[in-house]
Order: sequence, then C-alpha cells, then structure tokens
Amino acid sequence: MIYSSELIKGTLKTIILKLLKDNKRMYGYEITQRVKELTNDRIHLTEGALYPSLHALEADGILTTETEYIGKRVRKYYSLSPKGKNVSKEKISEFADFMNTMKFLLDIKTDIA
Amino acid sequence: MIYSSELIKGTLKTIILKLLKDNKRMYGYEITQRVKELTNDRIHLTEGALYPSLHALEADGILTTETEYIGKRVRKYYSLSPKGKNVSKEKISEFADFMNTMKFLLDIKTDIA
DNA sequence: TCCAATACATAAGAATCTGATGTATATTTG
DNA sequence: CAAATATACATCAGATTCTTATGTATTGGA
Repeated sequence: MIYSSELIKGTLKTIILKLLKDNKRMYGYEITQRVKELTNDRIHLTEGALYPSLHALEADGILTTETEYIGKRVRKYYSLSPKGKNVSKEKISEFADFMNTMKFLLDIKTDIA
Repeated sequence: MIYSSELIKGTLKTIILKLLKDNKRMYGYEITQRVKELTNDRIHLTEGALYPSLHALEADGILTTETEYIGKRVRKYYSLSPKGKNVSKEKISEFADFMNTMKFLLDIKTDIA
C-alpha cells in the first residue's frame, strides 16, 4: 500500500526533523531513500516537495548546511541548528500527541503497545 | 495543546467519514462541535474548511443530503451513500496503517495498546 | 434588548504538494 | 563500451486544500 498523498500532507517537516535528530547530518536524496527503506516503500518523498521544504527550514534557522563535493558532484548536507534541536523535539512530541488523539477519534487499535 | 494546523491537513475527510460511519447522519455544525468534544478542544474544524469538504464529498457521490427545517432555520444532514460506506472503511484503515508507519518512523510510544 | 450560539455559505489569499522539466555526474549492465 | 539507470541538485506551473474573513439569518439566554 502506498498512501494517498493527502495523508502525508503536513508530516513532511516532522519526518525531516526526526531523521536529522537521529543522524546528525543528511543530504536531500539520502532522506528520500532512507524514508523509502524505513517505511518499506510506503512513503515516497518527492523532490519537488522535499527541496523547498529543506530550503524553508534553513531560512527559518532550523537547519544549517555544508556543501561537499563527491568527485565532481555536489552534495548538500543538512544538520539541526541548536534552535532546530528544540523545534525537532517539539514537533515530534506534538505529532505523538496528535496521533493519540486521532487514534481515539478513529477507534483504531494499534499493533504494538 | 491545540495542534498546529499543518498537522491536521489531510485528515479532515477521514474524520468526517468516521463520524458519519458511527452516526448515520449529522449536519455540518454538529460535526465541528462533536470533534471539539471528542478531542477535548484539541481539534477545531473551521467552517471554511468543513463546508467545501462536505460539498466535495457529496459531489463525489460519497455523501447524500437531506435538508430539514428546525423552526425557520435550515439544517442540512449528511449521510454515507453505499459507496461512501466502502470509502469510509478504506480511508479509516488506510489511516490506521499510516499511523503505524509513522509511529515506527518516529519511534513513538503510544499510551494504550 | 443585546450578545452568544446556531447554521448555512462563499471567496481571496496563503501554503503546500504534484508532476514535469532541467542539468549534470557516476555507476551498472548487457 | 554504449546505453540505461542511479545519484544529486534545483525550479516552476498548476492543483489542492486550508485560513481567515465576510455575509446572511434564526434562536436562546442574560
């Protein structure tokens, strides 16, 4: 099952911030691949959504960047700024709270405790 | 805590379909109030989002309507069509699956099994 | 009597995503 | 070794969806 795109709306920044919280630094393409792996191909981040979102987070001072060359190919690494570390925690716990609310609202049983 | 609006994006139709699955028929304003109650004021559906969404679901043949007068005030009840009953089940189970994926992705512990 | 609540609806603008297009290098495979 | 695929960035037109007002009108309570 690949989720309908409307479902994923609004979760993109939370996903980015969680991955960067766990991984110190990652580049855009790597994020798309990691999410595919971790979700068994259920969530595919499109580049047209990802890159503008990364740029916005950087503009907000939540992410910092370092550019490196791998051979002749450029690679742009993103990391959480100090501010970003706080925002990351907040977003993840807000989402956790939201999921509990939605679980109650939709009477959903989850697999694992 | 009132959730940031981006978090709720994409969940509106699922919420509507769940409430109508449980309640046979409801009118717009009633849906906004019920959601507030059920979520302890954490989710506020705005009318500007709700009514267009109801109209779209009706146009798609997912909901049917009956208009009634309560005194002189009009009230428009929405119900699931036969097609809507299937769509409702699908949307809810898709969302449940999505939440499990997100829970794994974000390493979130939920309160209750 | 006036304010809040009930009840519908629409609409401009904002935000965000899709899907395409563009550019370029690196690697794999037949 | 040529061609296809994967890696890696970026932007943009158009679509979708939501926010925030605005509008209209009835009803109930203080």
